[in-house]
Order: sequence, then structure tokens, then C-alpha cells
Amino acid sequence: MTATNDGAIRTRFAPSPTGDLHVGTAHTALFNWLFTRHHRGTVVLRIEDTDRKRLVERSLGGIPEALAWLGIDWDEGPEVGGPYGPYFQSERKEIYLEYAERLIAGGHAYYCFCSPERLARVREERANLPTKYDRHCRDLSPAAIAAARAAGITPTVRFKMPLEGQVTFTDAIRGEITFDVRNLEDAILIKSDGYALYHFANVIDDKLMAISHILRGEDWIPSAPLHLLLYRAFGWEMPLIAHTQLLLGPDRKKLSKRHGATSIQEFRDNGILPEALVNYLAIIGWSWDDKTEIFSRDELIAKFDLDRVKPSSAIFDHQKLEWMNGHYINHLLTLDGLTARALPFLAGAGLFPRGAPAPGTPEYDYLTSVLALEKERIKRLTEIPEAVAYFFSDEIAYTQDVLVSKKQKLTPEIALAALPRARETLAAGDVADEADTEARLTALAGELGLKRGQLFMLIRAALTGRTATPGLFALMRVLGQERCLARLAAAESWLREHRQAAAD
RNA sequence: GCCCGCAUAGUCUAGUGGCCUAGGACGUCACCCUUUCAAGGUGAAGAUCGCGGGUUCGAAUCCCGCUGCGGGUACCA
Repeated sequence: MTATNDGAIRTRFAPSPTGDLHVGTAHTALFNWLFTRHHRGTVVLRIEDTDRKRLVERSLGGIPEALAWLGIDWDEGPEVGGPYGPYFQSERKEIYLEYAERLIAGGHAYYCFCSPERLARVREERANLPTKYDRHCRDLSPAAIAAARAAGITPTVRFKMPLEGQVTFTDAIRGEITFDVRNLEDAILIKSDGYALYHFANVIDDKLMAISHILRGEDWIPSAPLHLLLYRAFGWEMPLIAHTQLLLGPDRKKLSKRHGATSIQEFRDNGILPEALVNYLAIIGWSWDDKTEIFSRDELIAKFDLDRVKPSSAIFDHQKLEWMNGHYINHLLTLDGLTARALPFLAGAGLFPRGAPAPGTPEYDYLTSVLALEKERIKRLTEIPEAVAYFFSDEIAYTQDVLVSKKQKLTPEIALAALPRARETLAAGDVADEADTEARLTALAGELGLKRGQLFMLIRAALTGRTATPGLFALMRVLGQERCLARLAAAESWLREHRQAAAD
């Protein structure tokens, strides 16, 4: 990339607060952020809230919060301020008006008094034509303008699109793209409510905020020529521009709510780690080589650049994200890190009615040893409360099928004979010693004429009420001697009580 | 309709004229490990590189045409 004028790279992400932060928007924001951090430039966050009708109040705070959660920070914008503010477009209304006047004075824009109804009609009449608006007000006489104003009509301001010629710009990801202006509209710049439209506010702000590189979604390509022409009308140079790929749903359509979870907030609530999501988003549309795909944040910053960004759209693969999330949980997060992430989910499930355990306490140590056992089989943080439940509650809900595994060829008789012997065997030692416990239980299995697996499964079920758990001896070590003995007894009496029912 | 973009296995990708009998990853299947479930290891299936023409001794890679898919076409962003 070549830098502009002063050599300083300045980029922006410009979400509009119309809802939660969409994962596609986050993808573009991430590319902006990685590109800028790589080049030690300045990141600007600008809130494009010119559409007052679609404004969703909670997203004003929610979007910056979601970005921060992802670890995408900004040097200028809401919360941090900066020399080019305000960073909310709704507070820049007057600026746009002023620049619109300039355009009109220079003959590059005009007032349009057409009513929405007329516009709708004309659009229908010209349905098959490249431009929908018939430029009715483009050359209104001063008298006609005065008359319309006197009639109380508040006009919009439209751009006076050149009538012929071609516009070409170079996209840093896609190369040259050319449009014929005959296919371009006299776009509205200022709405009749006085607010600027996206295209206009965007161009003015990028210029005023000294943005050097524009990175945005592919869906903006069709409006790029308008933006370029706007820059030209003001006599400004256009920033370098690049259009990133779109994120698609399984049906190859632009990713949206109907494809499932699409907001960053939902990913967080669904137990996805921000570092996993960032890593996954980074490798969709960008690659470093033919095999690496796990990158730390710092590696991403060090390696990311536009020359390895692909132009083609990509289907968002929840399955691969989930795999990567599991990989982070199991292999990349420290135990303390995982514990910290798990705590809110555990608390949410009501596991700590008296408050979450603090590091250094026995409760905290117990929790980390539990998580150490479960982390390799967990893909999302949301799975944790259910996975660790039996470590925190002694009320095990037994069932006949689980306790007396048919698959292991167990019967209530065998179980009732084995359970008390297992208890005796355990009582004679200490489950803190895994190898010793295993040796003694293996010997017991022999005495009882059972296979190791049969006895182990019976004990597993008695201790946890489940057939799928971490390794039996590690599990016993964490559970502790006392709990193990108590649960063996509990399973035995449960079985005795329910034996009759099973026999029927 | 018109304009624009994209095109390597189900999905994400590597590849810029010979290193490609097309590499990696997710997913799928099998085997190994094993007390269960995972994790891990090994391996397999899966792509006539969208199609058709060229250029070249040689093309996934260059050229032309076609097709498919997507995006845009608002006083939304």
C-alpha cells in the first residue's frame, strides 16, 4: 500500500446504529483494524446515525461495546474523542448543509421539489431504464424554485451527475473498476428533513477526518462512482479504496438474521470466545500461507495486509468457528483464563448463589481442577454449566438405564453386588492417588469376575449419573474421597429402591 | 430489466506458465490410543481447478466468449 499525502494511514469504521453489531460489519471492521494496526496508523470510529427513523437506541452503546469485546479498539471516536469530532453524524448536520450549499453554488447540485409520490410514479414508469429519476428539477429556473418554496415545499438536494463519460477507480483488492455515468442517478444528498444521506455524509466526513484508506463491504461498489464524482466536484482527492468480500449464509445470500446468530452479542452469549471469533473472521477472505490458520492477535497484526485479501464472497461456517472455539478453549487458553471466561456462564446457571469464588480460595482451585477435566470436550462456554453440574451438586438424578448399562452387560444383581465392594475398596485407600485407585479397582474387577470396563462404567454412573465423563480416576481425584464414597452409597440405595420396578 | 462484482472438493482456502499425479483446514468415514465421552495420532473418500474455444513444447495460472451465483438499483446504511 502506498500512503497518501502526509504518509499517515487513517482508516475508519462507520457502523450505523440500526441494531446489534452484525458479524459482517465486524469482519470489515476487523480488516480495517488489522490493516491499520499493521501500518501503525490511526483508527477512527464514526457513528453514521443520519437515518433517524431506523435508529435503535441501544445500539449506540452496544456497537462500541461489541467492538471492544472483540478487542477492536479505536484511536478517535465515541468515548475517546479526537481532533476531528464530533464523531456522530447526527451532530454534524450543519456541516453537510454547508457543503451542500457549496456544491449548489458551484453548479454540482440542485434543489429537488419532487414529492415522494411523484418519485414513486416515475420510478415505476422508468422501471426498465438505468436511471429511475427523470431529473425533473435539474434545471429549474430561479422563479420556479421561488414558487415551489413559496408553496411550502421543503426540497431535497440532488447531485448533478455528469451526463456522459466514464468513471474509473482502482480498488486495492480488485483492481480497476469502470462505470459509465449514463447508468448513474442524480442521487439525493440532503433529505427534506435536513439530514444528509449516507453517500454525502460519508464523503464529507472521510475528507474532513482525513481518512486515507477506505475499506468497506463489497455491497458498496455500486456507489463508489458517485463518491468519486463527489470528491471530484469538490476538487478533492479520493482516499484509496478497497472493497472486502461479503459474508454469506448457507443459501449464498448476504448473511442476515434468518441465517441464525449474526450479531456479535449473540456469539458472545452463545459462548464463543472473542479471540476465536477474531481468528476465524481473519482467515475468511485473508490467508497467510497454505497451512497456517491459528493466529494470535499480535501475529495477525504483524502479518495482515491487503495483498493477501481475496475478493470472492464466503459462506460463514458456524461449524468451523465452533471447532476453532473448542481449539482455543482446549489448547490456547490458560486454566485461569478459561475459569475467568466460564464464571459468568456458571453464575448465570445459578451455580454460585453466594458469589463467584475468588482466585486463591479452595473453591476457586476446585473449579479450575474441574475445568481442567472438562475443557477438552467443550466447544462453547455455554456447555460448561451442564458439563460440570455433578461436581457441584450431590443430587444425582439416576436412571436405571444409566446405572445398569445394557451395553456393558450389567444387571441390577451385578451392580448391587459390586457397589458395596467398590465402596470398601475405595475406603481402604485414597482417591487422591489415581494410579493406586486404578490398580485396586482393576483387582476388584477380577475378583468380581467383571471386565474393567464393566466395573468402571458402573462406578462412573454411580458417581456422576452419566455414561460420558472425563477419565474416571481423574474425576474421582477431583471429586474427593468423601464424595465418592457417599455417591456410591447413594447409587446403591437408589438401585435397591428401584429394583422392583426394573424387574417388571 | 439495467449496472457492477465473483468463480479451485459440501465449506474456508494455497496456488500468478513446468515444483500440481492440485497442498492445508473444517465437516464426513475408517483405524489406532482407550474404562466412557472427548482430545490426540494415522489414513480414506471428496475438485474433469464453472463451461467452451484459443495462445504455448507445456495452463488452475495468459486471451476471448459463455454460463452460473451474488451485490446494487430508496428522501436505508
